Amino acid sequence: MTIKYDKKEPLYEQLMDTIKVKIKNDYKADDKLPSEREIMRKYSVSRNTVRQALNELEILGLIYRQHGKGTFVANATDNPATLGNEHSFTKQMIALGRKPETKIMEYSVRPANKYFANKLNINEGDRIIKLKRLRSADKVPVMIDRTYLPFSKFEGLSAVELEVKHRSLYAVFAEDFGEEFRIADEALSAGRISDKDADVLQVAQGSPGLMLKRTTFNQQNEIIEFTLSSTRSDQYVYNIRYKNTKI
Amino acid sequence: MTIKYDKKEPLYEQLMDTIKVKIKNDYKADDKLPSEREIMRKYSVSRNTVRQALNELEILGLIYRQHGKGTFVANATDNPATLGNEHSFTKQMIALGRKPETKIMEYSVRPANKYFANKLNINEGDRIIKLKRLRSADKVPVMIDRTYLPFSKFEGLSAVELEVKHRSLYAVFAEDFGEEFRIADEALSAGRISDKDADVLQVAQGSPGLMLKRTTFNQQNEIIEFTLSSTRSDQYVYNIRYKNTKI
DNA sequence: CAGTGGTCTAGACCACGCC
DNA sequence: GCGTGGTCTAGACCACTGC
Repeated sequence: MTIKYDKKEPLYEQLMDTIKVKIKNDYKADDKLPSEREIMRKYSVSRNTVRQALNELEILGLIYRQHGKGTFVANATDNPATLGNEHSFTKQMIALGRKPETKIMEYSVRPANKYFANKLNINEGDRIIKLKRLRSADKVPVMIDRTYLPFSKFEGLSAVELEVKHRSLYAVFAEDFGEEFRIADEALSAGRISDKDADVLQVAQGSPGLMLKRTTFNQQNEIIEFTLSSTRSDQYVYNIRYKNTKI
Repeated sequence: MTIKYDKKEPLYEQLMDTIKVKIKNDYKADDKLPSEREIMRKYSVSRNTVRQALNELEILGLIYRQHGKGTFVANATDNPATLGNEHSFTKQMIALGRKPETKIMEYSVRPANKYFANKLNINEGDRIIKLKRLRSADKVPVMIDRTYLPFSKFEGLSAVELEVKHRSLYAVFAEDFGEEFRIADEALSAGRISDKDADVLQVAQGSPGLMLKRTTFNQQNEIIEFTLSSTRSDQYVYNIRYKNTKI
């Protein structure tokens, strides 16, 4: 693994990726990384570049530093990854060095029953799109998402396109339908994974899971998405970073 | 407002504070800040120092940058969340029309074992304060918090004071010890409530619960708090609102 | 084209932890 | 004392935006 100045990717990003791989394969929690000066010599980059890479890894929660002592591998299961703002499963898994996959299990259009009509603030009987997706990391099933969309806003959305292209749902909303989200409200709780989902997620029946409900609003404050999510608690941790913006 | 190299505070922090004040008093959302090179000349510091200050402000969500255009003031009200979640339990319960209560079950000072020394980024054997609290709503037990603090930073914290006065932990940190939080990282997962906690929370053994880990950093990026929280999933839902600061 | 932020270098000194 | 991460400088070139 070498760092090349081929202009395609910044040096510090290449360095980040290199170190990520090492963290995943060669190191375990609390192992000491080479010092900044060693890394600098090893890859023939300046110390600032090394520090830029390490800063990013620190923000991602993959390493921690101790003044006068060194840089160490963080315990991945304790404090993984990034800020939740993206609510992006994909990004978080990549940050953790795992390979994410999303498989569409169901795609259908149907009339809304009372519950979903209420959730999407439309009339009972109006058409909705249901999208059921299984998310995995390194081939391990992690999460089942059931997403409900008002058909009127996303007519023409095709399952194929979602499957083929590597874009987040939010990217599709914005790029293909001009629906940019303004607010997303999420509610997290713990529960028992349903028997049906437990089979798909390959866990014992009755296992605890992280349950999430999300309602997303567009710029006009209309509801554009309602999602129910069921997650294996041993495979996924939901991270949030609060910042004190007080000046 | 000048930047001095008097060794007390790093230049980039002084610069950060200076810019913060300007953002608060002189600028409004989406105003353009002076360019990095202008700031550099104005305060007689290097561009790297300017960028270090701006990077921090960007992480805090106070500014945003656009390549080729400039640096701008972010919309403060759009920012992720601010307030210490100490409030969230109390506030949320009040909002739901329930009467919240907090009872201190344990208050002790002890040497840190390896796990907590790591979590607080202190040395094994350094003293830590352990605070165990039960939170209830309308006399129904809801949540058990176990909070670990570095004794060196909170020497003199008394359980009595916490019990008597109605202040959040964060208020005590700030008002009595001058420790203002800058970032709080929370990790949420689902799990089974321990048998011991199940008795206190009055649920069946093996019941699922919402588990939370929180690490709080002060303005100097030192860890001031580590908390483990175990919550009855039938009594509490964790709500988050994401706002799109789209630029 | 000029001006902006993004990346990078090769040095330097300081503050901290440990022996 | 020595090695560590933390801060800082004075340059340089690149990539993007807008005129």
